[in-house]
Amino acid sequence: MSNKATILIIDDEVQIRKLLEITLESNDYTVTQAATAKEGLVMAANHPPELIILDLGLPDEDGHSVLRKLREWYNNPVIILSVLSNEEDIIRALDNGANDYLIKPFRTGELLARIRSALRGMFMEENNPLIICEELQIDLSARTVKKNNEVIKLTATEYNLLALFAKNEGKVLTHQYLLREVWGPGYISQSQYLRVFIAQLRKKIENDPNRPEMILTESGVGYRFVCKE
Amino acid sequence: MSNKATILIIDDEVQIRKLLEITLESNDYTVTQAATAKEGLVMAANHPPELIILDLGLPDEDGHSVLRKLREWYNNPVIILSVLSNEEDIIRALDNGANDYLIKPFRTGELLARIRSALRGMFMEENNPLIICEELQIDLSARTVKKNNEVIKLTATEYNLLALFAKNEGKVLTHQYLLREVWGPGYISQSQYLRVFIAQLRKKIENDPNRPEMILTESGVGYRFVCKE
DNA sequence: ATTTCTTTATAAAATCTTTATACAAGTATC
DNA sequence: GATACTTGTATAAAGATTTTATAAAGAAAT
Repeated sequence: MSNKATILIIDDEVQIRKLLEITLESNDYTVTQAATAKEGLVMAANHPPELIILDLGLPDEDGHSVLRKLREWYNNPVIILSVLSNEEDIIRALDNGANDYLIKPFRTGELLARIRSALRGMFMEENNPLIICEELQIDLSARTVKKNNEVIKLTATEYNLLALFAKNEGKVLTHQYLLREVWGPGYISQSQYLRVFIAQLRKKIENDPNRPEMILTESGVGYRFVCKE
Repeated sequence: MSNKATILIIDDEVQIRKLLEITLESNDYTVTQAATAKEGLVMAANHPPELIILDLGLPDEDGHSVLRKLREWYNNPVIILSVLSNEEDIIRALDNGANDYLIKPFRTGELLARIRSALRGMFMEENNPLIICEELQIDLSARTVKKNNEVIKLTATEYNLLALFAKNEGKVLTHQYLLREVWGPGYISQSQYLRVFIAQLRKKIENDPNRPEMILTESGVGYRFVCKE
């Protein structure tokens, strides 16, 4: 597990912060901390973390108010930690945009699981791998390719080939490798296919298909895709 | 507040089901119910609800196993209700894809707040209930589609398909994905259905159904919905 | 009972992949 | 330098697959 997600803890109790710091860091999260509402809001704004753990009982400002201020702009998960176990506070916090509410004392294992659950929901949408090379844009999640903002129509095989190139920009990909990845392991000797499809791709994406600048031939070895900067 | 979101309750205790039914319906949710795991899985697949409330202690199958089966294809929130308050079950459920875990007996107000929180996360992305593409208007909250301000009559399946497209404008949606989302996970090989319904949709929404401009074919892969600007 | 919607079925059309052929460019051998 | 040889490009027809159009049978809803 290699998270590296940043979590901001806003809590005035040193012991809790220390406990959370140790627990979270040993689970590969990067931890930042704030002891007051004011400090927390500033830190959240300066370096927006992937998730915020917010104590409702802060000394300088009511937690509900902090949450509302955060939610004016902050869209990642917020998990509330609080000694208050009454239903009213829970409902209020959740309706103010909290993703979860845990009552102190909490079980660290459960907290970690709830953090994972909250982060899981987040990264569903955010992942939009977009590869941009000069005038060529490849959107891997939408499966579309644009050149100068015009959608280029590619067949399934053409797209698979180009996506493979784009994911390995700058590297030489051998005939064998390309054939195996795009057509399957039974086709590694069909270098003819490759020639046909490279030619088709060049016709569609190169400015001058006769003098390719993106898909370069590495004679005797394979092909290489480059993005000029 | 006019929700109309459908919630599926999977619980074997009649009292709980009745309590939830009354509580949820008085909060404008549409409620469907199942008393066993088997029944619940079938209902979820036939009419995918916006949210599922799942009891871990079902008579015919372990709740964790039900959750895992659901998560193979179901992406909306699942809230666990359980008498089990031990950390192990909580962590296991959350890591299996549950969005929340409440321990019985639960407070109805808190449950409602957690439902709202879970649904909020879902519809963040689709927060714009009105999708306008040139002369086509899709109102997701009212489930209506207008073209040049005239209401177009769509069947349930046609609407589900179009709404799915509209929510993923510009993206290529594969046959498998469309079939799973609209018909359910048991239909991923019925690409015939898709062809028929795509044709029907085009006949209803395209200016020239023979030269589609909104629902584009991505041969061998799927279809893509675009809004011209 | 009637209408509406979904599923199944079939032929025709369109699209994509594969195979085939002609040609150009670079290299090693004589 | 000429010849055979390998590697790559260009093009297009043949073959296979996918998609469309259409309609009738079966289910479901009213």
